[in-house]
Formats: sequence, structure tokens, C-alpha cells
Amino acid sequence: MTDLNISPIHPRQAASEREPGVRPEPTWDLIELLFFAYRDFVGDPDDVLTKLNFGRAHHRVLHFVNRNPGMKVADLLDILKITKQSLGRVLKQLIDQGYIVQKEGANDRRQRLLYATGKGEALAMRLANLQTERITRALAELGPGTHENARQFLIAMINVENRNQAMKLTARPDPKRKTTP
Amino acid sequence: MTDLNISPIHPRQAASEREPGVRPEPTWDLIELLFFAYRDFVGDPDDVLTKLNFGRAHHRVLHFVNRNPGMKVADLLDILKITKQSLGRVLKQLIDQGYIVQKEGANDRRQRLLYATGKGEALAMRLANLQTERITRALAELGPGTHENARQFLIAMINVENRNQAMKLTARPDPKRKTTP
DNA sequence: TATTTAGGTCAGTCATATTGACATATTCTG
DNA sequence: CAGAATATGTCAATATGACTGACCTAAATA
Repeated sequence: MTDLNISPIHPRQAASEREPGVRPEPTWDLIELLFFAYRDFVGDPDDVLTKLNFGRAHHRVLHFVNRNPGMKVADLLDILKITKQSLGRVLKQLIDQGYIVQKEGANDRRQRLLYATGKGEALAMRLANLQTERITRALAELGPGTHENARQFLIAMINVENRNQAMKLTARPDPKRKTTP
Repeated sequence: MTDLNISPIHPRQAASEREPGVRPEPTWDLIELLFFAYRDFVGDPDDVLTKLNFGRAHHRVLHFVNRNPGMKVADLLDILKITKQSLGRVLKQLIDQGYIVQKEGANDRRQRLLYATGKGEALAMRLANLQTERITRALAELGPGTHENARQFLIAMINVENRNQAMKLTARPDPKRKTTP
């Protein structure tokens, strides 16, 4: 019932053989594995979020706010690459329900700096722990150096123009670690 | 304008240090890199699909039908893990616009076996080539063995109960390659 | 014959995203 | 200081992709 029985019928020549020497064979395995892996990767948090009447969008917002305390709304939009109208509803719900607070910028009073509350941090950590469990299990199944290999592969998959941002964000181990006592 | 300037404020102790010895630090880097990498990975096809008034759902359906000619509707639902109502509209549009055809099953005439048309295969290959370009570029930036490392990491990230299916689907290089002349 | 299976469809709902227009407060600049 | 630019919020309309639940037909099967 779970297993499939798909038999390829009507075999034809691959496109690269019909149009001689134009294209290499697509990397079907990685294309499909990325789909399956990402789906399961976000599936764990989804289950928790559903019970709270939240969705993936709430997760992303809470995650980056928790990781970057005091970030501006504009920064969040630039990371998520969505419009402020899309962010609006989701952010409002997180604020109304006490997961995130806004504070007026000290220098620029137009800014609404975003912070996760204790409640928000707790949820963010709960979701991050779920995803970490999956990653840790995956890395443990494989040899040493896998974390670094995966990291480099994922970075290389990012658009060149987005890499600096991604590296800056992910290079910091944890803003909540004792940097300033 | 593109770059962010986020300074972490209010550093606190990490959760693993407050609740002594409970949790390891979350793997922030891979969690976030998976988000960025997957977003850019699906972004290339999205741009093409938008011009055709299609979305990601159409891509997934067309992709798996093209890769598995003659598959049953039930197989597709099991791969995509969506309901038949969700599949319905998307599949109907692909059929109406001549990207996919259905043929009655030879043995079981209840079945509607799915095949990509020439037009469908052309679009599927165009999208796969975009994603392959990104993957090939990424792998070329890194050392040898990266393809295999990435493959194993992604497989290990998949739910155990979904792995067999994923491995079976992705193990086959290309159903259109000359297996039976 | 009765039940199960494969597939389709109607109706309603929800979450996430979009564009476009506009409003408010604040900062910056000539 | 006046006017422009910036940061943010909001209203309205729309599209996409997913869901549940109910119901239907045709064909296979027990």
C-alpha cells in the first residue's frame, strides 16, 4: 500500500541524445531528494505549529527574530523576500499573542525593532530542536565531515547575490551566547 | 541597501546552559541554509512557471509524471502527499493545456495512467535543466565526491518511512534512456 | 450480487502570497 | 525650515495551493 510499482513505459532517447551534445543529463537524484528532504524537514515544525493555529510563515518570522534580536522590519523583509503586506498579518498575530514585541528604535524612532519574548523564544527553540534532531540524526548516520560538506553544498546552492547575507546570518553561532555579560 | 546591519542585543545564556545538559545547541547554520538554498533552488523554475500561469504545484506534478511515464493517479498522490482534491485542479489544467495525457489502464480499465506529452516533456526538461545548472555549478565549486555526499545527506534527512520510496524513484537514472529498444 | 477500488467532482474554508494605493510619523537635505 | 525621503502600517482585491467532507461513476473482485 505504501510501496509503488511504477514501470517506465515508452522509453525514448534522452534529450541530450536527440539534440546532440547540447545538455548533460539532469541531476534527477538531487533534484528529487531536495524535494523530499525539505518536505520532511519542515514537516516536524508544521505539526507543532498547526496546533497553535500558526503556519510556516509564522515559523520563519519567529525564527529570524529570535536569532536576530532587535532586527528592523525592513531587515526581516529582506531576509524573507516577501512584501510587507504579506508579513503584516503574520507578524501582527505573533505580536498579539505575545511571541514577539516591538520597541521603538533608540536612534531612529521610526523603526520598530523586533524581539522574541520568553514565550516566543521557547517556541522558536522547540521548533529548532525538532529540526536539529533530524539534522543530528542524519549527520550521525554518515561519516565525519558531513556537517561541513552539507554546509558548503547548501551555500553553493544559494544565489550569488544572496550568499553574503546568508553567510553573515548563519556564521553567528547564537546571539544569545554570552558575548557581553 | 542590500546588506543588513543587525547587531545582537540583550545576550542571554543559551537554553542548553540555563537548563543544564538538556539540549545541544541547535544547528542554526544548516537550518537556515536549507531555507535559503531551497528558496533559490525553486526560484528558477518559479520564474518560468509564472509566465505560463502555472505554479510550483504544476511543476511537481509535471516533473514526476515526466519521470515516471504511465504512473497511476494514486502513485502521484502518494509521492506528493497531497489530497486528490488538491491534485485535481492542477492536473486538470496540465491536461487541458496539453502537457499531460491520460490513458486507460490496459489491465485495469479504472486506472488513468499519466504521460507527459512532447510539450510536457519539453517544459519538464526546461525546468530540470535550470535546476541542474544550479546544482552543477554548486558541485563544480566544491571538491570531488560532493555529489555523493550531498545525496547521502539528503537521503538521511528524509523520514525513514519515506526513504524507500525516495530511493526507488531517484535511483532510476532516466526512464527515457534506451532500456528497451 | 455486494463490496471494494480508482478516480473524479462539488462546495466551503484556510493560509500565504501578490499588487496597488494610501496614511503617518520621523529623519534627512538643500 | 520646507520638502523629500524613509520606516512602517493598513485597506482592498486577487491568486494559489492546500484542506475537509460529501457524493458519484465505472470497473474489479470476493
